Amino acid sequence: MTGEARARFERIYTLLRERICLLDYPPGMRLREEDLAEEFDTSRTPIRRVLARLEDEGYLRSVHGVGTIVTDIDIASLEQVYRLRVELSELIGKLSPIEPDEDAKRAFAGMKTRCEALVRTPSQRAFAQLNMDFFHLLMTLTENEPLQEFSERLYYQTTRIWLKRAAGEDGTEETLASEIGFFLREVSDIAAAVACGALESVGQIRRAHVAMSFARLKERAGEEVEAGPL
Amino acid sequence: MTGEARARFERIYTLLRERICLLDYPPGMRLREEDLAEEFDTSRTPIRRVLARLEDEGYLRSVHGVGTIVTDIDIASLEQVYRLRVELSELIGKLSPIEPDEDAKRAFAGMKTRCEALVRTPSQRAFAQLNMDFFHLLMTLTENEPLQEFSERLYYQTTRIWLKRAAGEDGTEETLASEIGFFLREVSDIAAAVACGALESVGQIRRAHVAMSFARLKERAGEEVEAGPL
DNA sequence: TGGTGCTGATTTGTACACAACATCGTTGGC
DNA sequence: GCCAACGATGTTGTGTACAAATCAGCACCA
Repeated sequence: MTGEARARFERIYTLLRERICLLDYPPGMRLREEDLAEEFDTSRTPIRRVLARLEDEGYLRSVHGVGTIVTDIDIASLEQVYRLRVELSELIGKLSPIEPDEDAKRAFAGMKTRCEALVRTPSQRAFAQLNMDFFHLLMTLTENEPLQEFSERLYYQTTRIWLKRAAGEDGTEETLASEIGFFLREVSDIAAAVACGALESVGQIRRAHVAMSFARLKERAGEEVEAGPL
Repeated sequence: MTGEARARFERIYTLLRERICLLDYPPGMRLREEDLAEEFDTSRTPIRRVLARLEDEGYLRSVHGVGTIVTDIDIASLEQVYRLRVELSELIGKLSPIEPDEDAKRAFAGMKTRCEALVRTPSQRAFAQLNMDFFHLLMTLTENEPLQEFSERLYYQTTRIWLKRAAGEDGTEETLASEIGFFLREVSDIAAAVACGALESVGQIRRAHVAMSFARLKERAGEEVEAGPL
């Protein structure tokens, strides 16, 4: 696969993955190859190429005669993914870190501004988008491509589940506001570390926040078990 | 994809990946979809599904009108992959380690025996196979699936290149014997650590050996640049 | 002699028809 | 009324023909 075909593949792949992460395609949703083929004005074949990759990476599961379903993750698997993600987070500052230039520093400052605006007018959707943009900005701090790739995998797998439980339909408006507050602190801390070029600190701060984020998620899940109907 | 289709997919995928890692398909080799289809008694379609995954994971590169070529890796990319691999190696003992039972301990002891036999009658092929088996045995020490998956990716990507340069046609018989010697020490050390259930030590020993292995690789590459025809 | 364009062969990428399979409603027997 | 078998419908998996792209060889000309 090369040239134009490759470009189209990447375009569709990135778009579908984003839809999954932002919960436009929530866990359990059924996709139809033919619908996607029509949307992207092609046949099923190239679509199936994309879906195959998304399935290999664990976002989807195709079942013969039924459809391709967006996966959900049980809390046990999520814990495994999170533990690894915590470890990898720290490596941003240790493996081939890129000294941030003025543009990069401005970009982090801009993130903080967006986040402050979000605190004033909370929105689940805007939060999800900001969270994702911030992640991608973080990734520009290392030039270690395998680390980038694996971090992306872990990010997309965990964040969509986290988003669903912490700030989605399951959660209240208070939990959304609370999570945005925590996120503002993370962005502020990291922006400050970037501003003085302390990339190792960036990794450590990120690591701490990812770990805390998961701890809150588990705590909330525990409450549900106690109070919930299930 | 499910049931029988899934099983066939996994079978072909695993086999082809092993061929790539063991250098049956050396870097630069061109594969033909139709040949593979014939070998596995099916059409191009399921084969393409496998090749797509191998391409996504970086082992192959399909070029329209040319063929699918086994990839090579430049020393710079290899360095990035190795750095990450060094970090992940240590995590075996830290993320959901599984306390080895008697069978597991025997398996590690058996590896040591095989390795000692290999010292007496060196063989590039047998070394490659043993190295791979040992890796898979190591992976049984953690139940963290994402860690297993990522470790596998990094292992297969680096080992085939390492094997080619350190013990393949490029290397002399002395380097092969030397590498087998180093490997015996690694296997011995790790088997000892496993025997007393010190999984954290297993990770640290492994980390050290992976790092040293890459250091030797780079040193040898440096010599080539000085002495070689290129 | 060297270079340039063409043509045929080869190989991957795409489209489409059909097979395999799962689901659900219906119908018949009891 | 209930349950089981069956068929209709919808969806993914497979096979195959064809399109698109690359490359090597060769003829042809300056």
